[in-house]
Amino acid sequence: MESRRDSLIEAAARLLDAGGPAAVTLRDVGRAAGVSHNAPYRHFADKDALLAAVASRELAGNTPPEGAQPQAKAMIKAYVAWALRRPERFRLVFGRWNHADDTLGDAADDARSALIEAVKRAQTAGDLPAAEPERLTALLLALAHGAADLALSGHLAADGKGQASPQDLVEDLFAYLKTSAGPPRASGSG
Amino acid sequence: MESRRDSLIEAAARLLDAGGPAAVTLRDVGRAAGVSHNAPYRHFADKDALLAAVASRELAGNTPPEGAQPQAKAMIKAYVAWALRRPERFRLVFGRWNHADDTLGDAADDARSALIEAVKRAQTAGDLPAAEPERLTALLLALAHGAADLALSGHLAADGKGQASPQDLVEDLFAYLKTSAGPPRASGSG
DNA sequence: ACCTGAACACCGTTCAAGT
DNA sequence: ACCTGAACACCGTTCAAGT
Repeated sequence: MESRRDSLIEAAARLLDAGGPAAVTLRDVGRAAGVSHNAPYRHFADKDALLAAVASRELAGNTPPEGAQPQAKAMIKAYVAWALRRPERFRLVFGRWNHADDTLGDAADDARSALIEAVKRAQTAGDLPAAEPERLTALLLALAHGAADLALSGHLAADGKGQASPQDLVEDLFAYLKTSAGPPRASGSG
Repeated sequence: MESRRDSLIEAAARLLDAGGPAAVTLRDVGRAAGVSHNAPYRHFADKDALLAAVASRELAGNTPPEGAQPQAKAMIKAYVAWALRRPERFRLVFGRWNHADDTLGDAADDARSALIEAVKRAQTAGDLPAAEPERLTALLLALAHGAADLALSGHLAADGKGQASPQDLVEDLFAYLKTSAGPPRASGSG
């Protein structure tokens, strides 16, 4: 059963997808949910808290179910596919957050933990080098995030022939890593 | 000599740095430049055009001078350092742009071209694998961009010990690439 | 406990008018 | 050619009041 709170979140997400953050006004959110423009204040402290709830729901929806053991590469590619498919939600999740919303932080931690476990399995299988799992995960995530974000803003490559897609770059990185001798011990960690 | 147009751009950049995009109001821009709140309309079509001018100036300021031959790794690290030092300008440059401003696109092309040339030199020197330069450049840029953006939003790694900095990840990638046998020919390009 | 309508301060933009 | 002050529509937020 969908609570009023849920329907407000859903209305905000739809408006976000359709017209970007500028289109998410409390007046339109209220209208879409069949309430007045300030009814949302009974469920969220302010507009930012409503958007944080949209972001949390999105992150949680993308975290694999407990017990699942997806491949690291498949997870990274799913991350990129999500960013390209839902650009406004992707940008919202990684946007500016004043109230450090715990729900959002926890959802992000869960997603990252699942990815780290998948990276460890890939290392055991010999598909990824035997580096620190957290740090190698950060490398993979950074490439996927950057490729997706640059593609969305049109800055990944010049217009024209033979552009590499974000998914191509993910493939490239995994290929490079598989045949690499690994990072030097000398590099710092802070 | 600073034109009024320049002083409006400068005022907008300062307000952006100090308080994020929400702090860049035409009223405050005008006040900082000593004019009324709608004087900017004599120099820019609208607020978006003013912000585009701020972004263009920022991109142009980061492009190495004609004839310089900086190292690819140094350019990538400078890119990351810029993002961490001027987060609001970094986010502005890669944000949403409705009017496809030609000035902005051209500045971005110049910056990318300089990086591609540096990547070619590194390939010749044997520091980077002999892949397609444009595609390898996209890989490096995507990692740098993603590492910086995730660090800024606090999503690069969980809080706690031994976090890798964005600069560490750049070092890691260059190290992996140097010892790699290169990407397989089989991977697609679109 | 949840909702509404009026009101407030603020913002981007337009416009008539000035030099 | 450039600037100003008033005005308009819009938005987030608050508040008194209702059930």
